[in-house]
Amino acid sequence: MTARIKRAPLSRDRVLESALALADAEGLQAVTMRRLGDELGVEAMSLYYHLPGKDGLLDGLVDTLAGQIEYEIEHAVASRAGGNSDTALTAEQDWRAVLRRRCLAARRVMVRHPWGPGLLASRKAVPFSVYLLFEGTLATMVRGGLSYHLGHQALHALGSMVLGFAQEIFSPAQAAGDVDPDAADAEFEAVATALPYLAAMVAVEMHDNDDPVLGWCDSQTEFEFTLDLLLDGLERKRLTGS
Amino acid sequence: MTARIKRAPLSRDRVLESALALADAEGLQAVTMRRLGDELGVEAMSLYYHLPGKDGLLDGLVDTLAGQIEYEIEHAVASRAGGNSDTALTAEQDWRAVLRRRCLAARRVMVRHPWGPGLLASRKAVPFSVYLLFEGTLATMVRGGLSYHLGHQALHALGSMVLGFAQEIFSPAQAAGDVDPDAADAEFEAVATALPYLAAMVAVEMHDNDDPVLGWCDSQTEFEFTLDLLLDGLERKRLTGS
DNA sequence: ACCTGAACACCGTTCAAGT
DNA sequence: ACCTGAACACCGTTCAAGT
Repeated sequence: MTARIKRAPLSRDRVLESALALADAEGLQAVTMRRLGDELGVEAMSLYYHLPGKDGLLDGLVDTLAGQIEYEIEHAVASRAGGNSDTALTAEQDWRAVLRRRCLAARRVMVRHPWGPGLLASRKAVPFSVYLLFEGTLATMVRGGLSYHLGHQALHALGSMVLGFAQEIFSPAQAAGDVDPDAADAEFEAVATALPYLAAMVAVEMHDNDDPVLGWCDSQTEFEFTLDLLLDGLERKRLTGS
Repeated sequence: MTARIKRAPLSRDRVLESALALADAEGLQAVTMRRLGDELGVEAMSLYYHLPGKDGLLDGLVDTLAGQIEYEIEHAVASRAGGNSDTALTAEQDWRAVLRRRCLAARRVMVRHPWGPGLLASRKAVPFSVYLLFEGTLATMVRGGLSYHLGHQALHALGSMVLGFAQEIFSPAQAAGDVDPDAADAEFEAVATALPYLAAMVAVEMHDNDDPVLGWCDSQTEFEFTLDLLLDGLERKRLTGS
């Protein structure tokens, strides 16, 4: 018997890890099934045993990024005040500081992996791991005293800033590619349990919306909202002479 | 002689037109040299006679979008006040209204061609046609009384909103792929003539910048600027109970 | 259970050749 | 001047086959 070098056996995690490293090193367009196989000393076709194909791989990468953001949020040191984060300040008392920390955490991950926004934009559906981030952000705002309506708009504004893209959020049916409306309902219920704040927001916004021209999530409204928020802010800065 | 159907001869414009229609109909990923050839009744290789390759095609598409935005800005009817646009209001007097019109015009084009932001994000360099749009926006702000510094930050904020992406703007050397620094200087000068406000902004910002850690265009600063603008605006809305 | 080889239907691009 | 055919080096994916 020839003594062969026994590589560590392949696994979903090992493939994702390698894909992440490859994307960091050479960009997302270098992440190719064949190239990834090379990197792992394996034929491209072997990857299909561990992952459901290229789209599955990319979704896995998104989940990895979302996980890193979650980790950063947890372990973030308040960059401004400089005090330790175990003070009595809670989300209720200072939602702005919490939100700021969340956004900066997300941004840190995106800066570390500059292909992140592009990857996000390429996914047809918002992966669940990203919905979890939205949920946390919305929870922060609602507990801080913002209405669901305002929270919804803010979600668009901050999301498009942090992720570098703006698209219709939270249309679970489209996301799952369901055809059967019953299946969509069942799924919605399951999702709603995991994402109570987002579910409440959908309920409120759908109720308020009397003219569902572009769907309940009329992003033209969100766009103008953010635009005016920025223009008003700029005018204020102009008056103080920045 | 068999009577052949003589198709209209190919041209850069006809190819771009067809590419735009194809992207609208089936998405950007359907825009393929071979597919585009089919659409035009021609072999894929023929396209290379009229365009310098796929990247050239995509750059051409960006220019087309930029042109549409320019047209929309020119022909926009003020959507809010409802009055005609031939009033005495000039940029100097109401920079916010002008800026609003510009952003909404750009957005209308992006909504018409939803693959626009993705296409923009895919380009390694910001095409000149897009710089022209930035120039007009910056000019509006500076003439309206904003400092170049504030205008710079606003360009990032509005650009990332409208185009759905955030990246380092205005690094002409990288954009042109130059290696020779003399060539870069010459090009800079040529560009500066066409884009006086952007050129002035670069001059001001470079002078002010004493710690060029991340290049003069430190987008972390821009990010936090926009973030705080939004957070402050949200807090104000919260207090008035939206 | 895990991986491979051959095959299929696609890409962008080159280059010599046709008219 | 304008277009084509053949060829090259790539894609993702399937599926039967190996160990």
